[in-house]
Amino acid sequence: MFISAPPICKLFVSWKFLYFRQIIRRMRLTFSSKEILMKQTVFIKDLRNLDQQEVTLHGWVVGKRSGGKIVFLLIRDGTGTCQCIVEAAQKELFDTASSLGQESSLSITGKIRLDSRAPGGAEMSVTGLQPIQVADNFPIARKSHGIDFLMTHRHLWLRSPRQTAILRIRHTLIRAVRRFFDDNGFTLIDTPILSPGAAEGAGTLFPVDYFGEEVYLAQTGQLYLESAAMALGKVYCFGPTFRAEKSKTRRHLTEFWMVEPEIAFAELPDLAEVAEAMLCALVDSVLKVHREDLAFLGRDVAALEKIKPPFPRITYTEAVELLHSPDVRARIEKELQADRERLQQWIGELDGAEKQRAVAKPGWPSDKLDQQLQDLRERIHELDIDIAHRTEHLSDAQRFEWGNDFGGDEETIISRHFDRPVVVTKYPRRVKAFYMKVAPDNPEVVLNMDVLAPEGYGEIVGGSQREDQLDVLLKRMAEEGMNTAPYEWYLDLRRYGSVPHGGFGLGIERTVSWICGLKHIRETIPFPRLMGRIYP
RNA sequence: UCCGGUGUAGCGCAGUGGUAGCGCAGGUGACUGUUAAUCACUUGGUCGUAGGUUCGAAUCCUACCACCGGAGCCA
Repeated sequence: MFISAPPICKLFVSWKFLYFRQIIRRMRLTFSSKEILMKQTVFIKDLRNLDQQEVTLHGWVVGKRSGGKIVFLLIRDGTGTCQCIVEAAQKELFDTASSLGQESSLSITGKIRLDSRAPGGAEMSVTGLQPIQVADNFPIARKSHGIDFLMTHRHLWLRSPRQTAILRIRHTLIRAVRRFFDDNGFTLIDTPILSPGAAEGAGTLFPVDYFGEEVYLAQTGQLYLESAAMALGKVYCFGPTFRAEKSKTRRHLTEFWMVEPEIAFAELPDLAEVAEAMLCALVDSVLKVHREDLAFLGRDVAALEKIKPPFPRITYTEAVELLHSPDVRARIEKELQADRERLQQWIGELDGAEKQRAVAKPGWPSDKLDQQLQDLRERIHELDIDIAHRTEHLSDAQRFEWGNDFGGDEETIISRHFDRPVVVTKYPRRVKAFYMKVAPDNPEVVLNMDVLAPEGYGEIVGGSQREDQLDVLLKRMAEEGMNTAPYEWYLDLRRYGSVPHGGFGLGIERTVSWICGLKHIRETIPFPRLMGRIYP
């Protein structure tokens, strides 16, 4: 038929074909092709629009409740959860449904019905059930677990609603980071992960055998980025970073992700401005999409809504004065006093609850009491330790001497003084890296900045204007006792068209931790790498 | 590396020198609307390991191991 068709028709067909192909291509390019590659067509997140329709879901069993002649299966598919109902009248279905353990995988078919009694508002009356794999004794129950157990079962722990909420927020945050730089004229530069030895602070790097030579996993892309900035003006890199420090704290990972912009013709105030705009954009984009997830995590959203420019900017010297100030001391002592009273009150409550428990009969009321007791004990223990730490921190802060670097305690005290991130600039030269530009008006300090997140989350951004004068840079390297030979390429940047420039690094996981309001950084990355933990 | 804490059933925890306990999970049964369902019954333990003190140790002492939190360092 095509062969016999008139030429004009052939032309039309091929034109149409080309047009269609173009649409498909465009869809792929913009990622707007919704789930185009999957067999699955119906997702739980869309069920509210499918009232009275028969659909098939593919997913996993979250939980099961039975009520005599009725079974409720709670199913999740990665987009949400749906309650599915099987009644005893359908004997075979009923028996199959009753036999499914937590996290069994299945395809399930039924009619969707909007119902206020169902979690999520829509439920399914099951007409067909195809188990894919029946799971038994899933290790993670829908009750409390200790952190060691959860960490060894991280691959399964990821399925819990709390973890998926965090991972979704992490995803949005990373997208927002890329979008911010892409939309502001930055070019993405991928810097190497294997780097030659003799870098600064070599003790903190992971050694790797490179054909018999010892090289290291990168702890920053910065030096390479500087050369790219001389080529493209505004650049950034985004990738994993490795630190072999033996830090066992809630703020440290040995492998984490960092985004680093580097800008030619930029000075310190420009960098602060970029960091400020970036952080606002990040918080904004998370608030836009993840109200529900943040609420689920128990995050105080009001605190995030305060993240608007301008951020306070203080110098290191002013920060030290802040640490010594009687105002700060008074504020912290007041907080401590309030917490001590809270602790006493809780201990009183615990005492009362224990007495109640002693005379309680077995059964439901005493279960509740047990729960309360455990809860109280845990809270008391945590607050007790916290108070002890803060008391120590306070006296340390008061004795802090100009010239030292801030530790976690000092950062906490400074950041708690403000309700939005604070930019601290111009640290003492001798505690900072060789590449930071010495302040023209005071050679004792460098043109660097740290951004401290509020609510005690500490440093999330660290950066500086770089030393762009060859002679000063060489002097600094000599001061640090560095061998210049491995850095000849870096020094070349100061020989051929050197310009003022600078950049900073943003730690993704610390930012996720702050935005989600988490107690520990280990929940911000799918498989955290911590000192002494590499499984799974 | 240093300081502090914890280790009791598959999981979460109580138990301060005198017979090993509670909740959840697992098993059996009851219940037609549950929301971490509920109720009854039930299986399950070399109390981290090794020594010591004692008539007697989960409990006291010593050493070691594992984990957690913090310091230093950093994002």
